[in-house]
Amino acid sequence: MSLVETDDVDGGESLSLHQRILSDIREKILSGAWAPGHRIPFEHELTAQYNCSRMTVNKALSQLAKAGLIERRRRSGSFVRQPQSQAAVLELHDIRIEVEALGLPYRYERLERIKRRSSADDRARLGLAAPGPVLALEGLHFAGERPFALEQRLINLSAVAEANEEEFLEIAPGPWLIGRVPWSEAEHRIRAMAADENIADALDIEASAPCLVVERRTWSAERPVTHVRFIYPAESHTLVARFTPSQG
Amino acid sequence: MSLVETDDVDGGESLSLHQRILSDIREKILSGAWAPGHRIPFEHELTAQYNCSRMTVNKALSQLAKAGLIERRRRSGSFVRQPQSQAAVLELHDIRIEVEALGLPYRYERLERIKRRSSADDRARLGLAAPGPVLALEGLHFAGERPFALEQRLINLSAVAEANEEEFLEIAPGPWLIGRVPWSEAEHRIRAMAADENIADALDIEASAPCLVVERRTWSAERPVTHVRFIYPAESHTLVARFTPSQG
DNA sequence: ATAGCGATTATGTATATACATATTGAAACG
DNA sequence: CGTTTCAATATGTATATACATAATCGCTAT
Repeated sequence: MSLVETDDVDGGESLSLHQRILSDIREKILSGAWAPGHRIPFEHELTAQYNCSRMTVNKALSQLAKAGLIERRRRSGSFVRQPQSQAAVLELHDIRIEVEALGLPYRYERLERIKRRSSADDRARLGLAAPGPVLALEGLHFAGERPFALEQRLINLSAVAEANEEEFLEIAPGPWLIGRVPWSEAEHRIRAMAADENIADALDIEASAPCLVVERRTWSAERPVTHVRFIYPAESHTLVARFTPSQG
Repeated sequence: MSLVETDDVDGGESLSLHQRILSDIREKILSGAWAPGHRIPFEHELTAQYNCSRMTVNKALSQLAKAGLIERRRRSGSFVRQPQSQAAVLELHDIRIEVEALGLPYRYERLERIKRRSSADDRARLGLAAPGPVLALEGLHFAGERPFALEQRLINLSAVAEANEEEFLEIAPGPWLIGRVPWSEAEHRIRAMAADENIADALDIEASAPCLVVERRTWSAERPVTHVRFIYPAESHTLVARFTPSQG
């Protein structure tokens, strides 16, 4: 059995050799030809089949292992892993981008700005241990004349002191923070919720109408930076997440 | 300027050299010390600083490039990339797992099973061009005595003929399909929705109560396999997505 | 039988080397 | 002055080699 005809005329694509090896094997796995648990040919066998050095084969297999498609065991060989937990990639764009993608004019409007010493609730939202100053912001993102999303944000002023100098009247805190604060970690929670009186009022929808809520907590170098809650009327927003098997 | 004291006593962790180079540089980027646009030392400079071969440095930089943290340009060098589009990883577990994680007994119950020639709506859901046989399933996932999620599923029988032999009375189609059909691509849509009469009835909630809807379309080798819609009462489910800068 | 030990084997990491390729900057030329 | 050409340079890929490390097989001694 041979993986490829190594004497083949080039099929047209110009992949490097280790990339071709990688995608050949990935194809075998994703197509089901090599079921989970199947032992992949040893490096020295692939070396012979592709007529290349072990380093080249190793590069391909190492990448497959890092991508989680295979598992490598010393002395035993490499094996196709059990179907991985389905992990999809969720792209979270700036709201301005989302709105402009709809061909509508975008506008941000501040509703509220309060500086205060963190309440217990604030600390819970931010994941803060000790009390300290925070900035609580509320604002509306518009798509044309219609409210598109309500934003409720907390900024940890101990981590981002400059935020205190900013009014955030017409520029949204999100874009402001990006670039100013390098963030190293983020956690998102997505759920559905009925609009309460205040939310319905701000978004100009009926009370108890369904909303999509996206909350994000952000850390920079282990320190909580911000917690934000985006509330979308159900009609106005759908999140899209894709799974594509790792390209190595 | 030196990145590390190469004569340092080992800090305790046993990283390989290229991994240490990688994480040193990643740290510089994530901490903000090297801002977007900053030119990373050339390979030959790092080679000198770490007293290692170019291949070792190259391995680290290549991985950073693949992870999207840096951009490499021939003849010019490697540069820190502009803050990437925020991409979070959404783990989508089997519902049984979700329920059992809550410490509740899990049960699946079929509500409906219809084999039919695909309607226009079916084809739209599956992304099918031509008509053909499909299996429409509806079922309930229970956590203890309470309905946890309603599942509405379409299976493309042209792609998964064996599904026609299965009744799906007590085993959910999700786990059944996994392992039987290798899937190569999936797309998820997440939104909020008000429960209509039928949904409210099935889930034992009030009509027009908010629900979280997760839809998934799955392909195997370019062919549509299944479309599924999970409908969760707002209280019962929160999706969690994490961003952690690629570990290379 | 079985516990321990050493040889074997596959992967993991690193080196020195070589040549390909894209891009830039400067020299040569019209 | 603008354009072409060419050499320099940094990255991209691949090789042959070497030794480290972990796991397994089979032999030996108890």
